[in-house]
Amino acid sequence: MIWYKRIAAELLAPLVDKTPDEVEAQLVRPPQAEMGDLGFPCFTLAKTLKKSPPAIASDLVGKMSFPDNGVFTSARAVGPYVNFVLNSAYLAEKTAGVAIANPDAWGRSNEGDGRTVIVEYSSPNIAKPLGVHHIRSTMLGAALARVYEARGWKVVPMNYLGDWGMTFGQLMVAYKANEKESPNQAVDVHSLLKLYLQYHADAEEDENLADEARHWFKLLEDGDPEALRLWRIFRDESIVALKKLYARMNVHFPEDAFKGEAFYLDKMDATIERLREKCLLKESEGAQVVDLEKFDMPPCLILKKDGATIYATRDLASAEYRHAHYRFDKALYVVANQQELHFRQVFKVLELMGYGWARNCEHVKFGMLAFGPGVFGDKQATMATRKGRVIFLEEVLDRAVEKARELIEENARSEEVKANAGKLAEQVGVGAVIFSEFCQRRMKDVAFTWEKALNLHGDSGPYLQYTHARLSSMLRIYGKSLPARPRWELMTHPVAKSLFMKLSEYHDALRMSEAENEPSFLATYLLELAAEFNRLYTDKENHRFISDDVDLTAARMGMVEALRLTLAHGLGILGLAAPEAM
RNA sequence: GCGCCCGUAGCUCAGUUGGAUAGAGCGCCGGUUUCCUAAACCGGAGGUCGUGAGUUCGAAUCUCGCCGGGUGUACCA
Repeated sequence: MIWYKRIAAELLAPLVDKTPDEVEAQLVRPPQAEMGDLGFPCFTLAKTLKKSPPAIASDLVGKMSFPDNGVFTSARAVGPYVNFVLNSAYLAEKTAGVAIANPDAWGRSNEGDGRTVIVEYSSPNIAKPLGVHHIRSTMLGAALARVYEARGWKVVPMNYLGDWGMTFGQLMVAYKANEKESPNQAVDVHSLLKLYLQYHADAEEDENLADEARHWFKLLEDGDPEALRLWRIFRDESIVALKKLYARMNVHFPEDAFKGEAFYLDKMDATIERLREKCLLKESEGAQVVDLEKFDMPPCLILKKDGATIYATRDLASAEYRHAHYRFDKALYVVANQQELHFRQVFKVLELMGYGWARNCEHVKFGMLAFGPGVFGDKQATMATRKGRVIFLEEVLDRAVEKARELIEENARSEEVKANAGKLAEQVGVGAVIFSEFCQRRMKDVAFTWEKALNLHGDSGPYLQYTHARLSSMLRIYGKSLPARPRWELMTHPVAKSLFMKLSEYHDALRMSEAENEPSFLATYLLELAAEFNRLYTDKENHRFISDDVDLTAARMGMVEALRLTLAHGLGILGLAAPEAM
């Protein structure tokens, strides 16, 4: 919560016979700065006090006094509201002052108290390149991991790769078919995709291939050396490509985070045994299930009628494994909406198994990505790899970088920027793509369009980066170190005060992002912060940052540095670079 | 049928633990650069907040019904 809200609440509470918590919950920000900085609505008091809200507001104002140099300078009744006016200098010191005095602590909190959170995210099916849609889980999860980290949690990232299944049998069939002609096929994600497409094309004509694929998958399951060898190659090459792409997006999984389906294969027997011991398994239509009728859900399938396991079985085993190894206090599954029922079932079964920690498991779901009009035809289109309706993430990144590069070459005003054009284009282009993921609440379905993905203007990643570059540039021009005690009281521009208020909300934006698992809150906050600064910055008739007034300039530079720190920190959490010049 | 999600400006979305005249970006129209970055900024046009009721001093926000769209509904994940 925001500290000055608390102080106002404590001031008012005894006067209105309520607890500070109750009062705090009611405080609002007035719609216009001229009305005041923090408002308390008096409507609810009207009944008990038998007076009109405006009269109550006036009475309350009369009962309060404000010391010099305190948090608030005054309060006044504006209609039915008691509106507090913040002491601008005090506010500045508590926000910008705190930020520049200890930059490393800005944006950090120990509210997580060292608790452990597992964040499962990205989790692609391997053996083909990442598609654009993978950006959702990947960026959401990576940002959440960083939010939790900044909030004082110990974060364990997990990438639950789809690295097992019939697909590998199919790939082996295609690989073997090619082996006669080219014995030493090079394998990478793109050739794997070709094998996948080749198999499905061939299987259309030759119905024996399906049996062959099943055969190869069976060999793999039985530990056949050749099948295992191929599987390892396919998997290793996939991970190499993944890591390369992740690195471009500032996503870094530690080596032991890549625990895919294959990792849990040998752990499922024990899970099934525990289910049996607890008498949760029951036969139904030849399969083994956990009945969830009492909870208004279809049964959770554990063993298919052919005795094979299924994804619920693996998710149960992985949850058990993770709790045993990491003793997590919270486990986040950043997985698409569609799997809502699946996770509800799995969490319920964990609960029925007697695991109290089941309620600390949370499905962080998100809406689906489809292709908007103009991408594949003039209507919305869903993904379909086999029909060629895919866009690879790498291509999106490359096109964005190319577009950024063109813009840089048009605009570059210094040799330094020109010399750095390559690196900068990468930061800006990739930043634009990443940021587009945070432009809406995660539950919204997204229609991919090139226009949106490549947006370098307006509410976008590059807008924030540009603002950061402006701030950095100003500090370079100023060229002096910042004062230990800036004279904040010299800054009287009304926008400056509202910027300090905005800065005071930064920790709250992070707190809310954590509480709701919603990084878009942070993105929205950063856009508002940057917009407010740009408004002040471009008000050149009334405001210049660097002037002959040494003290005033120093104070302004203090604010500039605080803004820069906030943008840099926030961009970092979202996974964007914060260039010093562009 | 039932579950979950979404419905706010022409388009894409903020605003949702109820508060003062509903905001931004894109697009459209018109402006701002001898000046610390015009990837920016300012102004204008543009809204029955899907819809009907209810709760409340007060509803885009809460409750219920309805409409539209998405998605899921045991042997794929």
